[in-house]
Amino acid sequence: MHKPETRSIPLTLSTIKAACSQCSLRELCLPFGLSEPEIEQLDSAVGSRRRVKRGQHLYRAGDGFEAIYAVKSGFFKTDVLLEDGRNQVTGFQMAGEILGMDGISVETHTCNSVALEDSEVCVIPFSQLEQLTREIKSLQHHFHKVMSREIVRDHGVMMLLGAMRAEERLAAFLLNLSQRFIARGYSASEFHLRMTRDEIGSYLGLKLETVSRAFSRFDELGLIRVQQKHIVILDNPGLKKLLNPQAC
Amino acid sequence: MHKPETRSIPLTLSTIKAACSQCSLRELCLPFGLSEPEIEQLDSAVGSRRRVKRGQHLYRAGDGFEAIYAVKSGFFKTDVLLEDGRNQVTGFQMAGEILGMDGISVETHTCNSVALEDSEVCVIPFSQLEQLTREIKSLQHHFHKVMSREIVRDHGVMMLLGAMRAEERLAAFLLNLSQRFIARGYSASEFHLRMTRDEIGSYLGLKLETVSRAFSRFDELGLIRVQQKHIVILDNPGLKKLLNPQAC
DNA sequence: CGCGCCTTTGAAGGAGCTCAATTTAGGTGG
DNA sequence: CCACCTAAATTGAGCTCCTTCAAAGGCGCG
Repeated sequence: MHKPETRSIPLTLSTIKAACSQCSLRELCLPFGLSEPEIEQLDSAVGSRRRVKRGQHLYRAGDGFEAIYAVKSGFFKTDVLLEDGRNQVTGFQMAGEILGMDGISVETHTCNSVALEDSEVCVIPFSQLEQLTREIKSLQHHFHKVMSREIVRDHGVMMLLGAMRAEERLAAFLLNLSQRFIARGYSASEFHLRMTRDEIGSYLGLKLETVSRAFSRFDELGLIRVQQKHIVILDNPGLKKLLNPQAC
Repeated sequence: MHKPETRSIPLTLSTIKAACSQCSLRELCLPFGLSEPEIEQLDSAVGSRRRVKRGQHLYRAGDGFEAIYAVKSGFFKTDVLLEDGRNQVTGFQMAGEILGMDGISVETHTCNSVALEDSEVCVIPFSQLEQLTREIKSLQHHFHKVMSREIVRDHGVMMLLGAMRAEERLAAFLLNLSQRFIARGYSASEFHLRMTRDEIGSYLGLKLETVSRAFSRFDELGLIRVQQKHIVILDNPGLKKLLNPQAC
């Protein structure tokens, strides 16, 4: 359908060694809660890895569904397009997170997944994963949790989009990013945004100018320091108060 | 936590006979694609049924998660609440649809499920379902499809909320309802709304007055006929054109 | 039959959008 | 290494769509 934008890395001893059992992300990813021998079983199902360069697609809406992906390194966005060109970013994914579950329902991907920086993913052929989850109860349960977590996350985005004002949405977005960076051992208070104002705006249901103005306002209020894509969170409780004025 | 608002129906011969194998909704619901003997296995997992009266909760955010539910008859909404009282309706569920998958991720429900009319659900204890999906490959695959479909549906709602104007949202909502009624053998063009303008508004990220005005506008344009909760769709292609002006 | 809830409709206000100009950063090639 | 070039970000001004506030009408339930 499209010429391959990524290349597979053959399974050599060194890449096998770097699969789930040796992966620093395993507690964030699919192997969570598995025993050592179970993780080794999972290793065998994780077929290969794939590098995706910045700007390239991991998959596109309409592509046949064969595998889900675990982000090994890098950063992705997923989006859906309307016929008239409007698009909606449905999520941003970072290391340890799972991509591609939208494709299971009709065996075709329904959204696009694009790398926002040079990235690497673990390819998990879905039929093999289903086989394995029939054998390993804890893996089955954890996989169900991962899918359910995606549903719960989506409900949170609906709340953002349906019930919050612009500055609340941006505050929630920043706090969410911060939380996820903490879980990965990065600084909670200082990070580099991988996405543009336009992409943030699409995700939050706002125009890029509105996002930019909200950033500037937070800067003026002393809640954060903004320099283009570089963000420093100065007043975490202040951001939370913005979200929920009377509590805190 | 809360006093039980619903009562279980004991498993008698007659209720067993009315389980999946005899259910008219089976092709819309969990048994989809299963063979007769497999459906009978599923029957045994579906523990009981529960009646939920209009206005009562099937479950609440914070309740422990034990089962998912298949809507046997009636109509539900799910919503999430913010601390300050704002709420977001995350979906409306009708016969054959599955409720409760939000609870899998943290073993606690994260949203509320409320009956919008007197309803009945099949209670499917989740541990038993997981057991069964380890044994029946086709059931496992279909259950994964059901969860994935929920994710895809959520992406559609994000598109609504993030990228569409008020009238486009309402048109998409009506067309979606119409499609789902068709699948259930009801009229595609004439139906009774089970939810209030306020609930539609919450779902679509609009105020109830805006929903009401959009309904009146569609009526003036001859696209639909509205009388309170009674809706007749007069011009289905016209509604589609509203959604996607240049196509159609 | 009456009360409360839901819906409809109007008028005014505001949050976020559109359009436009300027600044800044990052990548490229001389 | 610097000048150039393009994409991204910032900021302003006016406008629009949706909200808010308000009042009246209709339906259904007890």
